[in-house]
Amino acid sequence: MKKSRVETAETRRRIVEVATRAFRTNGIHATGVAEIMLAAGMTHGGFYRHFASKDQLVAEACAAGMEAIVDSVGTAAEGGEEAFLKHIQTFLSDETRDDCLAGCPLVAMGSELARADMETRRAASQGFRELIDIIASRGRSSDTPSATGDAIFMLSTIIGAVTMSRIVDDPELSDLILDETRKRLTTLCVKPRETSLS
Amino acid sequence: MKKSRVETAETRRRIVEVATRAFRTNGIHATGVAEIMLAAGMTHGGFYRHFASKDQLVAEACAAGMEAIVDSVGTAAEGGEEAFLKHIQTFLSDETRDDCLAGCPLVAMGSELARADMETRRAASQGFRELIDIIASRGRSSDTPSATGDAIFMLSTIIGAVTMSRIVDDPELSDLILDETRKRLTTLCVKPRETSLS
DNA sequence: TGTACATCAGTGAACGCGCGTTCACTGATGTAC
DNA sequence: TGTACATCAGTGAACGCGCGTTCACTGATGTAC
Repeated sequence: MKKSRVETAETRRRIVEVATRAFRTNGIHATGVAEIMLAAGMTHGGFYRHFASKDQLVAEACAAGMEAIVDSVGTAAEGGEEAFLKHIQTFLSDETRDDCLAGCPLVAMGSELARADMETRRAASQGFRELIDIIASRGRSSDTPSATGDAIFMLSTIIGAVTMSRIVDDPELSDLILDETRKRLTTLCVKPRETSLS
Repeated sequence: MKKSRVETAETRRRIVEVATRAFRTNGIHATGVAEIMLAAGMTHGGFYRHFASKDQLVAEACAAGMEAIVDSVGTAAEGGEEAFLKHIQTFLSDETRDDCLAGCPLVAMGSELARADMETRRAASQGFRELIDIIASRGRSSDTPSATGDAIFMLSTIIGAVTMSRIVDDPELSDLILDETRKRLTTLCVKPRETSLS
């Protein structure tokens, strides 16, 4: 049952896509190769025609997940400061919190990524670096020396806040975490520009 | 080989202590019951004399880990604002980042905690709530209405920053994450007080 | 206080199960002539 | 363009392994008299 080159490429792409969602939803350790292959519409045996190991798939899925979020943030940033701020606020919404498919691999698999192999961490780092660059150099001329630091601070805060909002068992506290973070991040984004003009 | 009540209690305590460290170091899923019992100096069979399931141990280990960090932050906060700030900065240091035994369960097992059972999430939430209270009501009279929000913001940022500093493969970027976060958090802590006085 | 006995902490073998990975096999695809 | 054959994507059984959990057994501890 050999498949054509096009079909083979499509299958591989589908496995990575399914894996990206599965790892993000259930975590890396808790998701099995067979489970992913089943969700991709195949049996587990064929997996190793496409990947050398589960770790390789983890790395590619992480890269794919980061690419998706980098693209979405990049597009938002191109739409100007207002669109960017809106996007950030969406990310800190209860919808994003409750949708385990949504959001960033850095949030969904954070503590597992810290222990992942080098290829996976490299993929996560690369995506993180791209996010920093997009945020630091957004708008036209905001490439101040502290822009990178601001971007890192902003990203760290979002990642920590969404992670905590997902851990906390009390829905009220969970909402509060998102609300307060949204509020303060917005202030931080808007204030410096006003200050630098005055 | 029945043990005395004192010995039994001591054994149980030791299992939780070992587990707290093991889960924090290697993650929840990646740490086995047998591994923990071996590290506690026993064989795995005796585990179920003390706990109904691995999940129960996870919850207790999470509670113990949170209690430890709550105590350390509480003590620092009692020492005044300077001691508190120093403690926060220690937490955002490269030593803490590189020491997988150090630090907070919320950082070390963040994404796994979000998917943990209710007892475990309850323990994590309880600890988080206590941290918020300590930070919000530190010093004498800083119980402003926004103090809780400030505390949440601060904690989210720290958790996100340390998590990211552990994921990132480039040591320079990892240091930068900690440095920039430390700098901005300190400013946030000091500034409002000066402002409110002026 | 001393004795007889029930309790139960810890041992180590075993349970079923799912994991990541391998492999002989299949048949359609791609290639060489 | 047609034919013969090598390739290889996907199947499904099997590999060894470690997981969480159970259990018969042990012997020291705690208890009842």
